[in-house]
Amino acid sequence: MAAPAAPTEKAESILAAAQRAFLAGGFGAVSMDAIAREAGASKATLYAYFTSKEELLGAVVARQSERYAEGLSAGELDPRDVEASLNAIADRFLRLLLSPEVIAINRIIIGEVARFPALAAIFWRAGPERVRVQLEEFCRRAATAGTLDIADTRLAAGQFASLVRGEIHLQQLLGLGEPDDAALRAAARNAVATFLRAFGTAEK
Amino acid sequence: MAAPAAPTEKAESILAAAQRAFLAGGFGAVSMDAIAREAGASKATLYAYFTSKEELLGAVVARQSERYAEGLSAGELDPRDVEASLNAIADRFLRLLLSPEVIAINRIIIGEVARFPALAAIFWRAGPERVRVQLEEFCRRAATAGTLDIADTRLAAGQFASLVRGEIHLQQLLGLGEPDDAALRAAARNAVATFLRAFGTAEK
DNA sequence: GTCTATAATTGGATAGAC
DNA sequence: GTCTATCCAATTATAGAC
Repeated sequence: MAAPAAPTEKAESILAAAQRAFLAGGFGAVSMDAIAREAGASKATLYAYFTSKEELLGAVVARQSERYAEGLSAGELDPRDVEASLNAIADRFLRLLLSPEVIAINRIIIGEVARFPALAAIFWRAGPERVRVQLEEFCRRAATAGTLDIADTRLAAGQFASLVRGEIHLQQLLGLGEPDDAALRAAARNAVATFLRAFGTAEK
Repeated sequence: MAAPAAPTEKAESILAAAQRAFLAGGFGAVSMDAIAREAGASKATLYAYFTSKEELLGAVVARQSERYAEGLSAGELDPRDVEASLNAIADRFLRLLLSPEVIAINRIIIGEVARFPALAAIFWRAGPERVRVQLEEFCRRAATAGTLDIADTRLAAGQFASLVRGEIHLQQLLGLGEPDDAALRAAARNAVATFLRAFGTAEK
């Protein structure tokens, strides 16, 4: 069972190079020449693994989407300590949302949606949709525990996400300003405070 | 004082054609040939008015941004009838935000921000920033009238905008699903309801 | 001022040697 | 499997006639 020299090695380096290039420059502005150079391979090799530039983008989006919601679980949070739990969720969520990789992949998908509508669906299901499920699950548990007064958990989860995203997400998509860590945490806390004003209960 | 044949006429038709083409297909996918054809002019004429494709995009974005917040004034709304006023604002705002032209221009700017960072700033100031000012002004008046319990009007205005934008805005940017008019109004009312749970007062 | 025709460059994709 | 060298189509931009 001696492992054969991994044939995935070159493919991996190509994919990694494509990822760096696309995330840094977008789809249209990056040439296959540039990707090949960055990967330390020739264009011919590149085309041996991926039949077109479009397919290469698809592979990058799929992989990046997969990693999106990876580190975001709300399962272990205690619904009885709502404020602390919501703050923790908001922090993680916002940090993820504003990370350079996620912003970059968002930009590409939004910018190329006219040419590649399928990418958006892949991204949505792997990313935002999973996040919403996590949030909704937490809202349901908190509602049961009596610490949140929520009738429609799906709606509330969406509104929580929107409050956390705030203006800062769109600003980052537009490349306006650099968010420091303090601003990020402040935004998260403001979102939680307003959410609690709307849905909090006397239970503390 | 016989007026000379308006020299702006051709420029206008070129700009209009470029606008249609860019909004429909994005920046990279549209060629100068296509724009010239659509404008009923030759490429040479086109380059006589705009020195490059980039400059043409800049002109389109500037014009489109100008029209963004045009029909959105909250000045005439009565802060004493908060719910009705907020519903009216939310309706207008969401309708604007989800209009095909605004979605399209958003996509282009976001997708090309790596190449043209200046466009984003133009857009932001002419669009979202003006909207925020209108919202904040209304919040301030309602706070004075005692119909909203708001300490930080700037923050509250941003949160209102975020609630209204909701998930539906990002979904539209990603080209997922078609929002009918009923869904739009429902989204607006849900946003207002939550905002009022957070900031409403006993005053009705 | 506007057009036709063309230059000049780029970039996606491939053939063929090793 | 990988590389070098090349093809071909498309695109931006311009020169020169009318």
